[in-house]
Amino acid sequence: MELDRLDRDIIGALVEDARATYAEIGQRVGLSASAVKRRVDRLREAGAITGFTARVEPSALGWTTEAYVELFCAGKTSPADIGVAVARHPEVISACTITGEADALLHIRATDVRHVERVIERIAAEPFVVRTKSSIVLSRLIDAPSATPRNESPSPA
Amino acid sequence: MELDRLDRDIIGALVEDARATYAEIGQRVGLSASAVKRRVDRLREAGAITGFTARVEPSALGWTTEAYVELFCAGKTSPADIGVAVARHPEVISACTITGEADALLHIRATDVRHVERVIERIAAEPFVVRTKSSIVLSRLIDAPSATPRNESPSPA
DNA sequence: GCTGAAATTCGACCTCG
DNA sequence: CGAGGTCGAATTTCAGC
Repeated sequence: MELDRLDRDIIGALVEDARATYAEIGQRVGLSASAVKRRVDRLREAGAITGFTARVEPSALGWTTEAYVELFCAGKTSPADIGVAVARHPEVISACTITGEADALLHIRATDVRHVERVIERIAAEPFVVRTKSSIVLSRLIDAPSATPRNESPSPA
Repeated sequence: MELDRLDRDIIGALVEDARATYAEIGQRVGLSASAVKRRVDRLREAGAITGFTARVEPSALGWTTEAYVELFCAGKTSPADIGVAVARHPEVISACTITGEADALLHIRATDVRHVERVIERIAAEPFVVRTKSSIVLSRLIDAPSATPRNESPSPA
């Protein structure tokens, strides 16, 4: 699907404030409220916008500690197997397979360091996990609102 | 600030769908629309909810490649210095200082592998960066909607 | 992009413990 | 006084046109 400048601007506005009214977005991108709504509906339909979510301060909910855990897996473990297994641990908020020595990298949130330790122990107990290597987050420097580069359009230049 | 069950349920509903109406949320948590709005306003005021954002499919916008980059910095580099420097690179969507050998871990999004390479080169050129170690993401297994553990209340047990 | 009907937001006011 | 419910006006959504 092809996204033009207007689509990107609308997405940018919604990433900044998902509860903005169509009129507000329209004013910003130079379109009527109706036109904005039609485009937003189309962008959702097309899967470019997958939903809307609240940004939460994890510490306000008691999640004060985060860590990254590298997983070293047994020879023929499939990414799907890893995915299914780590999905059973709700503290894992993001997981992916990666190049390099480790097979997967997990991002976990916990209530404190002891909780982190227990989660790592539980994950290390998964049959295919050979070894783990973890790093506790000391201070967060950047946390982009979305999974998309900040205020940018793709320009590989 | 103290969050009760109702607050957590409301936050849960908003994390799932930030554009849900107050009436819909109220139905789900057992409150009138007005009561929900009052609590949401209070939660934003208190900073527990920091905003609302659209969830975007990065590939739809052309961001098809992601990578994690470990930064090894010169002896007395402060986290703040790292933060300021990496914030200049829009491809860095998340960054934090961590325990372990590396000093910081960056998550970057790019249009392709060549773009990743260029970004790493630019970051490696920062004066305080001694060395980098990067991993390209092969496949994403989990991507939680929010920075908060999935469908969970903190229960370190 | 405009228009009008339906739905939602949002403040005011009232009630309860 | 804090927290919830109800009501009505203003705003927003949304489906034609």
